[in-house]
Amino acid sequence: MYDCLVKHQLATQDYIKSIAKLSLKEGVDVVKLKWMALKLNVTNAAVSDMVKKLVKEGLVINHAYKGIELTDQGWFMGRRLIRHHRLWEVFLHTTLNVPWDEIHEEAEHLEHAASDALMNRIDEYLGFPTTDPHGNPIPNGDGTLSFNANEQSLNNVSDGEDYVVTRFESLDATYLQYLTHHGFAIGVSVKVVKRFDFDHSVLIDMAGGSLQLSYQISQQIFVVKSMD
Amino acid sequence: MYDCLVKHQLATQDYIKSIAKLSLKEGVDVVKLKWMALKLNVTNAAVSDMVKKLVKEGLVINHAYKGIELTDQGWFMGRRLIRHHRLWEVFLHTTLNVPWDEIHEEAEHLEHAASDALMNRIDEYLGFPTTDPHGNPIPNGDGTLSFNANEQSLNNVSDGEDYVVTRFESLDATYLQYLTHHGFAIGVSVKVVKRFDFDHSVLIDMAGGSLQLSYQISQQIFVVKSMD
DNA sequence: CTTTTAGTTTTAGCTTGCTTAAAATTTGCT
DNA sequence: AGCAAATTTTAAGCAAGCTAAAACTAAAAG
Repeated sequence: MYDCLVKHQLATQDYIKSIAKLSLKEGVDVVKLKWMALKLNVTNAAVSDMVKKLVKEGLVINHAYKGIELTDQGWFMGRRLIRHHRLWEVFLHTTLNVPWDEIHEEAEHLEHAASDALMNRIDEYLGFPTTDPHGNPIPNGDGTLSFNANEQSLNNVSDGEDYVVTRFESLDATYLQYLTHHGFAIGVSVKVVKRFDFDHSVLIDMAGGSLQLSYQISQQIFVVKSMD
Repeated sequence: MYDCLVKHQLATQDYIKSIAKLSLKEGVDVVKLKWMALKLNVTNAAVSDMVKKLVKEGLVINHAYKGIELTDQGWFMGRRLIRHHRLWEVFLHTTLNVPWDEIHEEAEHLEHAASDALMNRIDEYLGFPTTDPHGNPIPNGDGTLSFNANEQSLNNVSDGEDYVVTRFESLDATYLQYLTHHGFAIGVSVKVVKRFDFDHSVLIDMAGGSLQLSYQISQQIFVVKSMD
């Protein structure tokens, strides 16, 4: 019934999605195998091994010792999985009221299980949302993905100016709970009042009061200039 | 990330669910390995092999050469999967309007991907349905499963009396399309007007006209005496 | 009570995706 | 340029779940 196909496909899909996400996140085409190993929690050797198979299937290009890159076909598969994942997140959050910090984990499994036809139905049911509950853009059914070019990481913006939160990049449940607890959400206004060079942390001001964010956290919060 | 656990669990789950379904369908405790092999589309050897592992995990009892039986723990897992499957079917059908004949296939994949917590949310969202769109009962969250003791297969009922359709047992998409096309659905009134001994087919009467059903089909349609 | 037939189990071997260990290559630093 | 550290690749091997084929068991039929 599944001939190791399920497993195989699952592994393939997870690898492709990881390459796509790392590529988008780091803003580069070529992804280091080490990043993959860390992200998927396997050894470098396992990644190197799998890369051979992905190359054989025409999904990635291997620049020996330099890193890997998705082919057009690989990108198509990657965006499809990201689309499935983010649509499930919207659905779980808006329709079933699953808490913000639990949806990622649940969607991680559902993304592999649903057909394209079903995802299109869910897309329609949800009214064709453009972003997921973390603010990440949702690829279209045809495989296109648009970005907000004006977005900046919170640790890169100018001090003293007003910004609006647009996106939280892949933060785990613990961080999301922490941020929610302190009043953070998509659309909230924030301002950097002080930055500390020794650890690159920032002190920010928002409706709920002020808050100190580590470099790691502020880096994953994206904002645009306030229109006020 | 998944250590071959995903594959393992998927296989385990499919085997357990199949044993549970065959056991319920045939009304016996002990299931022949051959049935499993046919259902899962693998060789007898593969089933025999897997049975060893399931025994080791305490999920089944192997009556050597006679067949296998689920332990209490095995039954619990089996009913859980049946619950997931049927809840997804209701959801797909009532909320997303996925056609009757497509929901089984889609649910087959989703049932493995969702957590118990999510299924409970979906159960609540759907208003705690008691049967799926094919009329099959949905096990409770605590693992109990109730039957309609008055149900009879359409090829066992008395000629000339009025009955109401309550359940379609695991019919594939083609049959479901066929039946829908001829006006069959849960709650429809039917009457057996004639039965043919040579092939055990039956001629039935219903609102939309009369229809000849083969033994194989009539056997999978369940009804109760009409209350009119 | 033996033979036939149907179903079960064992054996040997395959593929996938993983591991560890060691070898090869690149990169960064002086 | 040259060496050390980091990364990538290869090699050998393991577990899961499958197949094919051979060996076995049970039960029905003569």
